[in-house]
Amino acid sequence: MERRVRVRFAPSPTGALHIGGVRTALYNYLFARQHGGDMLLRIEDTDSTRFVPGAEEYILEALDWLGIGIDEGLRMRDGKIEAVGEHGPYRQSERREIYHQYVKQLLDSGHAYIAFDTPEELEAKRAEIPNFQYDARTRMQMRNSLTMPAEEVKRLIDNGEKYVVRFKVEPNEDVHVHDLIRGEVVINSNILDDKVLYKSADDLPTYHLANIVDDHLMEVSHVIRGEEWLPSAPLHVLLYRAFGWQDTMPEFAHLPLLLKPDGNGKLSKRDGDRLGFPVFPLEFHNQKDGTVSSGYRESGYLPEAVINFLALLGWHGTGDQELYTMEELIMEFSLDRVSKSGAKFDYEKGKWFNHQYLQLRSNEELAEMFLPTLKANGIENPDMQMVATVIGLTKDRVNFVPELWEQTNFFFVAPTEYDEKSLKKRWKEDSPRHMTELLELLEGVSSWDAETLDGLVMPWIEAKEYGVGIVMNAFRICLVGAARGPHIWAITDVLGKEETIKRIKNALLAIGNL
RNA sequence: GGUGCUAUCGUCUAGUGGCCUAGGACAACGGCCUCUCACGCCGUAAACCCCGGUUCGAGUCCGGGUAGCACUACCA
Repeated sequence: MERRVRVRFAPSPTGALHIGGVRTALYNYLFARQHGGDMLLRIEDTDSTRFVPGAEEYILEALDWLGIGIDEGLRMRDGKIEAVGEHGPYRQSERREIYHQYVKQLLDSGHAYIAFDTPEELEAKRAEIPNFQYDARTRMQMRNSLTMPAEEVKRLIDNGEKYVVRFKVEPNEDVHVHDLIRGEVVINSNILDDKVLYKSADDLPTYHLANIVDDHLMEVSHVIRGEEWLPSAPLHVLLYRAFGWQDTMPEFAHLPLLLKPDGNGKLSKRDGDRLGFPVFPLEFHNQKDGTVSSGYRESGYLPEAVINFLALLGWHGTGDQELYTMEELIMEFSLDRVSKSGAKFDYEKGKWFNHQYLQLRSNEELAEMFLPTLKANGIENPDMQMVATVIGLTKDRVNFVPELWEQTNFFFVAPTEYDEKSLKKRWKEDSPRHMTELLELLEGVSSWDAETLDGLVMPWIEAKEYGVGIVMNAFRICLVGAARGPHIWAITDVLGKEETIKRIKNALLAIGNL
């Protein structure tokens, strides 16, 4: 019988969700949807010291923005967090009682033991012995339930002495991990240490224990996570075995890492700051350390562009196709087409994706998104019809919505300065005279549309033998303030007769004598 | 140091023994279009980490190097 596909994304609320984490969530989501399975979200908050307020909300909001839907566990709905499903609670900090039971099971079956060594003692040990590892070779020299009488152990616990529960790794065994992306990985148990599974100090398990117990209880069929987990996968296999759950152990797939664009190493928040691009989906205000991190959303990225970009960082379809909708990704995605090697984060390509998706949005939609930028530049309550029109004229030359301002500002504000380079190249000795004549011509026109104007101005230029380029470029400088922008009749169309004439007069006053 | 993973243009990648004179995309460069700047279109340059082996034939399989990365916590 085929097992129902159930995958999970299990972030820690220790800060903003890293873009690599977003990709992991995406691949999980695609895999679940493709197989008609469930996508779960669980919060792994077993490290109380690293908890950052707001991080959980941030993670859920980011996934919601990107359209990565959650079927079970925690999710964001209309700005509110909700929990759905029968396997809750979905925050590990709320599952203490559950873990107690499983810690006891391991203790009773002899797969785990209690250790009293303090962090300070362990630190001293590591300083004293190079490459010290708490394992089969050293555990009998330490302060634990293996080396102390049972009454002594009980007395210490009753006294409130802090302790941890460690997993007892049997030495010298080749542990096989089957990875859906990398194939068979074999690691000898000798290099594994007796991992801490539970700490009495905060009455919480560590990742390794909580992860295995929850994945089992939540009936997770596939664990798709970052490559940094590959070295501890054998430990997890051993844990499943110790619990007697090897028959329902999930399949593993370890994803390649996202690397920094220059040099080597994992992509970090610092790289984003250094190179000037976001590494987080949404802007994040860290309440713990007061830092603010920029986000893709606030930088003008469209969620579908981020999804497409991320999907292709480590995965590639069978053909040359690069533009995929979420639906297409769900159809095409497969773990055996995921790369094995890390992918350098190519921000430039991300821009290109955004450009592609920006062109697909309607002018009206983009106009709404452009409003904040307009407001920031002092344009309040603009004519939305006009905004949509100028966006239609210029959107093919930008990658991001905010960049629209540089392309359209002259539609909203008449030029007060004239670009020096443009003047040097396009404003000729005869230009003031040409513009004066053009002014007269335009003032007399009765119908103000592109066809009429073109039919009037072009023959005039030809008759006078002024040269189309000479006149039109000077005209453009009057209207725009520089030698750039859309077709000139498109500009006059938006500006209207009155404004066009006003701008020519202004230009004549400002640069007529150059 | 130990263990593991990985290795094709600057970058993301296609490639599963002959279709490879190594394909596509981003970026770069050149041209076309044109009243300008862009967009777009066309084109140019650009790679199989090294050494062996297997084979009639290797980017593709095997071995060994080398390099990069990850892990090596009472973090996840």
